[in-house]
Amino acid sequence: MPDRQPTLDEQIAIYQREYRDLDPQVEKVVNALSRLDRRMSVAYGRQLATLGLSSPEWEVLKELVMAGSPYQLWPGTIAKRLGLTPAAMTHRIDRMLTQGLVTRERDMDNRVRVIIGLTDTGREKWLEVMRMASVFEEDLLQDLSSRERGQLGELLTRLLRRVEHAQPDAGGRLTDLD
Amino acid sequence: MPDRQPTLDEQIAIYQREYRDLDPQVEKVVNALSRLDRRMSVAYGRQLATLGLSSPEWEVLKELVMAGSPYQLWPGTIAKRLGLTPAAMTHRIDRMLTQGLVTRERDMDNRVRVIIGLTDTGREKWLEVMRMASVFEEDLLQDLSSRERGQLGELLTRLLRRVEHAQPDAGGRLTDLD
DNA sequence: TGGGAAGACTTCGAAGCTAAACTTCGATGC
DNA sequence: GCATCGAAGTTTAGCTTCGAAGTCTTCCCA
Repeated sequence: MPDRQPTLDEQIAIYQREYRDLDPQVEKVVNALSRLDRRMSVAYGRQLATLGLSSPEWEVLKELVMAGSPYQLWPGTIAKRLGLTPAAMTHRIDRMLTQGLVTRERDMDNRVRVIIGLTDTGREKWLEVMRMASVFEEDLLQDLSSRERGQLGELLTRLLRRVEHAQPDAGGRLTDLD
Repeated sequence: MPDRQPTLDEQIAIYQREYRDLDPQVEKVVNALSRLDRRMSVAYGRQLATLGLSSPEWEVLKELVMAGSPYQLWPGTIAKRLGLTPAAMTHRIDRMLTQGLVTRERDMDNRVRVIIGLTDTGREKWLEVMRMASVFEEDLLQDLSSRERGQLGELLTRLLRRVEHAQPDAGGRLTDLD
């Protein structure tokens, strides 16, 4: 009973014994993806913690910056993009308000709505995280040439296009686009 | 204030305006990775739910199958691989015991230890998930030729090697291997 | 043989989420 | 005009999952 985690190739070899019809090529891509994301999440989580941020807070910060100047979004919009219920969004904003990362005010054009805005503190926090993360990211990709980085980005983008543009049907299938 | 999520390229363009020193190539790879994993997690989560499984349970199931026959591991080992405390592991095992997915017994060679084993029910569950997931995975990769799938797998494996073999130092840097 | 030390469990509490009911506001129909 | 419906957000209650601290059992070694 070894304490060492099986390598990706070992994992797939075992999986194939357990499930004959498995496509090893597909499985390798998918499992490499999730393994990578797990490691990245751990690394980011550690860095965020040193800056006093949690992952949920970081997600909201990203969405607001991504919205571009003047860094404003409706709570419902953020909730939809992050896959949360409106209630969960309310709670997150509550927490971030006490830290001065965001502001919350009524939308005067439609007073049912609320506008979440990024404070200067929040924007500064985003920058700090990005600066810290870029060091890790460069380390992560250090073995790939510029040409390979481009290839990888292009291949991943094609997968992303498939999964972001084609919402699954009732059976969970990803149908053709356009 | 549009409701549509920015595309990956839009996101990176905005990030570059906010943070001049950003490497767009690196950022594209990293963000595509995390976007992809998020989508995959949602898809898997939905499928798991239809089979009455939660993600934490699925993680444990995978580790046990990955261990190979006779599908036995110590709780501490699973905890380490999943990045959990022993206490959290105890809770997970408790839940899975009531569903008949795993067994828990004392290790007679060292009676401080405990052995977690996979039941036939648990193994059958694993198979059901794999069968269901492979449909989604094939859909996800349908736009890539076999050659491209191989390239992608190889590039991801090289990233993985960097992050799995080189535990970060105190400053979080990924140093050279070997 | 008498401490450690290690491994797992128990208890308690916190974080973060969802579901459902509620409030407030705008739109629509008669 | 007035009433009703729907949309957006909040509140409340409860659930899931995890971690921290303490406990118990067992092994190991001086």
